[in-house]
Amino acid sequence: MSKRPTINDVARLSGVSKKTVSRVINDSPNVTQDTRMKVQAIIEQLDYAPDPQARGLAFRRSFLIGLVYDNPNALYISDIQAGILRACRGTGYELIMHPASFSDQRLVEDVQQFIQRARLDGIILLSPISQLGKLARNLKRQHCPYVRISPKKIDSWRNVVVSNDRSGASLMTDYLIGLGHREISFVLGPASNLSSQEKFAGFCEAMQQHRIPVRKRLLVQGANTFASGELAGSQVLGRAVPPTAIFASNDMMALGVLKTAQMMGVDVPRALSVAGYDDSAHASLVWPDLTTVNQSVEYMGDLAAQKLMSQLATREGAVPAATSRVQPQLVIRHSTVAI
Amino acid sequence: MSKRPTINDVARLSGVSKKTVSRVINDSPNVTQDTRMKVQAIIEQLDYAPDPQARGLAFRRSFLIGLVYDNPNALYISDIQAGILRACRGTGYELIMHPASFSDQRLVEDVQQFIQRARLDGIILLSPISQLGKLARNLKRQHCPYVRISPKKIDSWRNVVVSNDRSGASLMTDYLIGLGHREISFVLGPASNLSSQEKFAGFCEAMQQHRIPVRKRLLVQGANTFASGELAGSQVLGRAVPPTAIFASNDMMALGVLKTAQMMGVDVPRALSVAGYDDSAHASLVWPDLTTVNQSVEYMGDLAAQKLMSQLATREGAVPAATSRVQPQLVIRHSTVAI
DNA sequence: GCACCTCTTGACACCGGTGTCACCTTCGAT
DNA sequence: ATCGAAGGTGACACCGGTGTCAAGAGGTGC
Repeated sequence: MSKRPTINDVARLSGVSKKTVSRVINDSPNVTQDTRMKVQAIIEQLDYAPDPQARGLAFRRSFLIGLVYDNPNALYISDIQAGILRACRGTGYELIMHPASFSDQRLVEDVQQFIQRARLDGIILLSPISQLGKLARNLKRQHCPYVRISPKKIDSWRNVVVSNDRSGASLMTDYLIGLGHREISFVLGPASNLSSQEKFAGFCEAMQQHRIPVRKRLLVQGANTFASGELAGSQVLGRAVPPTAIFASNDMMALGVLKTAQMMGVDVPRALSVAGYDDSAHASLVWPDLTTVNQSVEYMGDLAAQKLMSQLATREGAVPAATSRVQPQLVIRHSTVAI
Repeated sequence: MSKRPTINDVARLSGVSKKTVSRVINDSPNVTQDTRMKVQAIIEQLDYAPDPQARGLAFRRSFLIGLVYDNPNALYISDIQAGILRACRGTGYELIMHPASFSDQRLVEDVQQFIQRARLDGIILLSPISQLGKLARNLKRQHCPYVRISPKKIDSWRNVVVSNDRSGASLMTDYLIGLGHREISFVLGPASNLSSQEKFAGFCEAMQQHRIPVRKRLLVQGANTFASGELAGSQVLGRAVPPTAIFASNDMMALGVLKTAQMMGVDVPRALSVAGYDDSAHASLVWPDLTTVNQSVEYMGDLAAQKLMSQLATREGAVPAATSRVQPQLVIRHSTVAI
């Protein structure tokens, strides 16, 4: 690669000191409009861009943010990532990915190392990693700025981006009831998960609002996996009085239910409506395509990155932003019909 | 964050100059075993790690590699990314993602900017971006090291990682023929795509080997999308004599075919076998789950990163490695049966 | 004992930016 | 006319590493 222009080249050509060029680059005040324009002209002419490494070194900032995730679902991560990248565009920040293992004993240490080695300015924690209180406490102690997406508890009401899962589940339940369903089976996600709890709460709220009892025999415990959805399906559909609708707390499980139903010869949606939650890319690739809830994961990533960057900007007297709650939306497809 | 140890701290504590510490860090020769061990002990004790920014600045390298991709399929990208990250672990290299638009007129310029701004050491181009000769030529001209994954043409037979698509398609075709299928419909990918051409070639090879004619009426043009698969399905299944098997050149189209078949009431797999290509995560989430070809995308990412890094290591008299051809494998599930 | 060579080490400049502070203008107030 | 304050600018040190080169230590051949 031919060698790039440096700040010295710009300084020489525009007849000012490199410090003044630096001022122009950083939009510092106290530069004459005249000087500023002259320098900017040279910058454009040379197609000069400051070296992020040198900048980082001098600023004592790296302009790097890390994303720590376990891999429950590639699509989820890829959406989050797309959102973060969108937010980073043009800000000078870059994203560095760090896959980690939720169950690894050395996770805290591992993340610590990651931050130190790469000299990250801040990090974003994705669910389920974001649910580890130990990790969050460690980061706080190190004064490392971080934002959590869908954590387990919203203890501090700060530095957190969540989807309003309660509202989403309630929306879906309302819709199913509106279609005439009364015997609605609900497949729960893992209890350790705030999302799962909230979704269940939303389901119950909507049922109660319509004065429909939430029957224990229609509740099944799942684990947010495809296989657990299959299992849940076979449990519920084997009953003497099967439900007319099954609402699973995520798409993976809904797809598992759908598979079981199809294997058992149950006609979806005519004999059974199936609904999911996430609007993952899978949902529209099956037949019948899945009615689900879209939680605009990409937007959550975007939001998280913005939150983090605004914290980094006001580094010192940093006032962590309040929790952002993203509003989910119903996506109606063909796996649910009126009875 | 409490301030990290610098090379000066290590130097002071171990009673040597920082240059000697630097030698130890970089495994330079000409350091006494004694000194080396003394310094290493201090490094461990302080948990010191050199600042990548400062290192990069002095080395005139950034230890960053870029991944440029368009977004045809989130799962594909996420697998590639996982492979690259795996290869990067422990090497000091970090990955920076750069989503781009294949059809954007300013793509070459955009990538150029990306490289300059981030001072990347090298980049990996993902299909379909890797298929742009213009971009590759530009990079070569700039002497920017790059590796292409699944490019359009393997012109130089260098710096390329591809899957042996011909062999994969041939494997699948053999298998279908072995099940007794003779009327096999093939859904082609976009013709501009080397992969698509190779898959078709593999299909033809296997058919010819078994002396089964490749009939024009059983070939359908697709676009690698779900929708084009649906369309292909309806075209082929509407015929007077429908095929007993449909082999689509990717999973997305196979899923589209599957959907159409199910909507038309065709019993898959009893009345129709459906096969895909990619072994994407979607493939095992539908019922019947898809027989497909696994091309170990993650491994390809790993390989590409290794290729790139070895090029970067021997920066000067760089001998680009020969093309790597990854061998795909048949994944048999329930969407195909013998007749 | 001396010249010569190799191995080990450190002083110093440098990579490409920014922070600090002192200097010089310019301008309004007295 | 004089003074002070504010605005604009540059010299210089510094961020945390590495390259260069020269100096000192230790060994060898004569």
